Amino acid sequence: MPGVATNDPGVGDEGDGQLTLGVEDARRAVRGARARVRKAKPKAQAERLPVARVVVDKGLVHLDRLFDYSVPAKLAEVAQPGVRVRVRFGAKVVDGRRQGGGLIDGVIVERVERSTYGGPLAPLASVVSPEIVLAPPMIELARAVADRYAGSLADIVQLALPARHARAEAEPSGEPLIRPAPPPPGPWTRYPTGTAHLAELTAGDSPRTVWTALPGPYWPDEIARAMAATLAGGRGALAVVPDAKSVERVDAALTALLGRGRHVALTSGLGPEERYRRWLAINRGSVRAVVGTRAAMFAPVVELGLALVWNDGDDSHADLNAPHPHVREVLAMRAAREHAAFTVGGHATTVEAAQLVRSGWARPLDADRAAVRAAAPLVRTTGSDLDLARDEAARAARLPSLAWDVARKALQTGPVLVQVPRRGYLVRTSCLRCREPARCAHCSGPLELPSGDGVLTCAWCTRPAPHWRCRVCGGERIRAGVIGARRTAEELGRAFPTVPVRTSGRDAILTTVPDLPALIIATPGAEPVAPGGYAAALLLDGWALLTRPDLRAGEQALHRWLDAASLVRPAGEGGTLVVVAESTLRPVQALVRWDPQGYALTELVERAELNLPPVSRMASVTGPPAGIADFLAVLRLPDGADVLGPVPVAPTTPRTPPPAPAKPDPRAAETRAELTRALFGDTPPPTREPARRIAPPTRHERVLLRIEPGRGAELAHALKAAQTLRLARAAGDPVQIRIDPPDIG
DNA sequence: AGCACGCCGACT
DNA sequence: GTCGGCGTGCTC
Repeated sequence: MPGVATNDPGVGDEGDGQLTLGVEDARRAVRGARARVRKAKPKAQAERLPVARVVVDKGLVHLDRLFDYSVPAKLAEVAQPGVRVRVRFGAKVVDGRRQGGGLIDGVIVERVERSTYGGPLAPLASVVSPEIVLAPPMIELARAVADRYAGSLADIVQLALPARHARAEAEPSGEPLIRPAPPPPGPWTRYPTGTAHLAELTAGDSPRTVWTALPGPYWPDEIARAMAATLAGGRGALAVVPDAKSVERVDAALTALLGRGRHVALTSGLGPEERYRRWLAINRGSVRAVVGTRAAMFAPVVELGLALVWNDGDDSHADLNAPHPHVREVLAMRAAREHAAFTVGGHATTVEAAQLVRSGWARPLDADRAAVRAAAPLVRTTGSDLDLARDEAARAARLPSLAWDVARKALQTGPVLVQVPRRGYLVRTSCLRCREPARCAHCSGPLELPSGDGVLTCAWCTRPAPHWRCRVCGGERIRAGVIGARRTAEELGRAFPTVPVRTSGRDAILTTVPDLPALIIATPGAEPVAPGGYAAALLLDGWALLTRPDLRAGEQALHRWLDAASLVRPAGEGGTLVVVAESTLRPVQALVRWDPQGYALTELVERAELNLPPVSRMASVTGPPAGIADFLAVLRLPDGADVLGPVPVAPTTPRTPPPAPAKPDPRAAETRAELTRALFGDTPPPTREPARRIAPPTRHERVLLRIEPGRGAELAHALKAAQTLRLARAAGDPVQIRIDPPDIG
């Protein structure tokens, strides 16, 4: 619609002739339009396309239907597809008149000539603003993502749209900037096809690549250059990275390359106003380059030319909210729909990325072996055998002698990174003699060593176990398996008393550390960058990462090691990496050979043989046994799909933690006590348990569904149909559907 | 999910 | 006779 482009705030009648309104005028116009509509009980419908199909963001979102509303003549022009509206929803018709029904938010998906709904249509209550926040291509994407993940359109719309902020919307977003000159290839010259790839992006081609980044600190710059090359060709670019720290680094690289104002960063840390301001600048085409975390995957970059995801194996790329769309999948869908280039990059290669190459959908973008060797540190492996540690201090710090030697030497030339498992201070325990895991005598839960004095405590029932004895061999001495960051820091500090020790973890993340001798203890993902590279890194979490009973344990261990290893100086400059893990394990060998692609490919072949994802498509359904049984009875599974299970699982943690049991109001208790005394004297009445509203911890079951490659859509569709059917009649225990479950054993 | 209609027990 | 329990079904 011509009058309602970008930031023109005109609302309602084009006939007003008020096309250049001030903010206040616009507000008044909106209020006026609303008031008129409400009062006039609009008999006057829009002449053209009088029906608006609306996705409402409340109510029966599970049913995933659009609702038709009549478009009042006053809103005929402004009620375009993609604008936010307010509608009455949930009203009852009592002898021909609507009653009740609250105003809820929605977005117009399309305007049509007539409704397929039999009943009378309610009118749109108002158009919130003329801003087109969800243009038809975005709606189509949302629809496709919802289908892919067996979710509803409303779910995706909610993920894709930031909260509106009126003040931010009233501001102009600035003129689209002149396209920059193509950037020099910089570090991309280290890749045989790097320069050519940038040229393709600038030329308007849309290559799809799986980029295995060389070790070293250059990847933010490489991402920025790929984005700049795309901008130089007149198209927009979007990069999604796992965390705010990475956003900062790419942001800085973009600023160095493009200056300020041509790009924008989207992170969850922004306030609502600033978030919406930046989002609008993108939506209005004022900014064409975007770097952000997960939620930015839906950023409405105008004329998208490149969609890039960095480190697609990182957990944070799977959305926390149902239906849990994954950045890699969404960006791949966007790239295909919007004819944009697509890059999945990282130091590691995921099995999913390897499959994109193997299927021919994408091509590799890597360096040759010589370049890898020139950039990677020397990788050495060692067992965790402490008995071999000659040095008393090393033994105390639980450092294998190799790690000790390497660290001591490296500390003469620079900082040393120590990667430890997450989970702060807790220590898993086992029998020192026979390695049987130490378990609670009461409930068989795992015993842990909390901070400080270290009294063994059960992780499940919290009972202390001061006099533990091994059930198998009768041993009485405990072996601490995984040591958290804080404790490691303490112990290393004692082992290297002259060197400063700093930690970086979940709660306090360091971004950079100076190029000075220091021990930097960090958990995976929280490793600070040393500008000149670490002199050495010790990866102490080998078995913690590898013993997880997860299909992806090996892949994730390799991913974390490679990320840490990429911060170390090249071998030629003395950079050394020590990984404490069994050297025959495949991920360890892949690290030593620096061969993430080979590892991913081997893994992919194996998954294909075992009919495992991502070659086969899987979904899980979780819930109480009765719900699962009922769901399966209702489910019309496509031919050839497998049903695995159901098997019991730990109850799924609700998305929002259940509210703490309401504290009884002391006054109410007092009154009740008084009443009780009055009625029964001093003898308390027989306590009758009030009807328990809180269900006892129900046992949950999970069933896995599997279907052959290429038929994932059928499976998702069938699951959604069953879910919809059950929800529509509100029958039985609810179950949760998850496409591509992340944690299959 | 709300919210209203509906058809059976304890109160004025 | 009415008030109200929450079982069932709809929401443009």
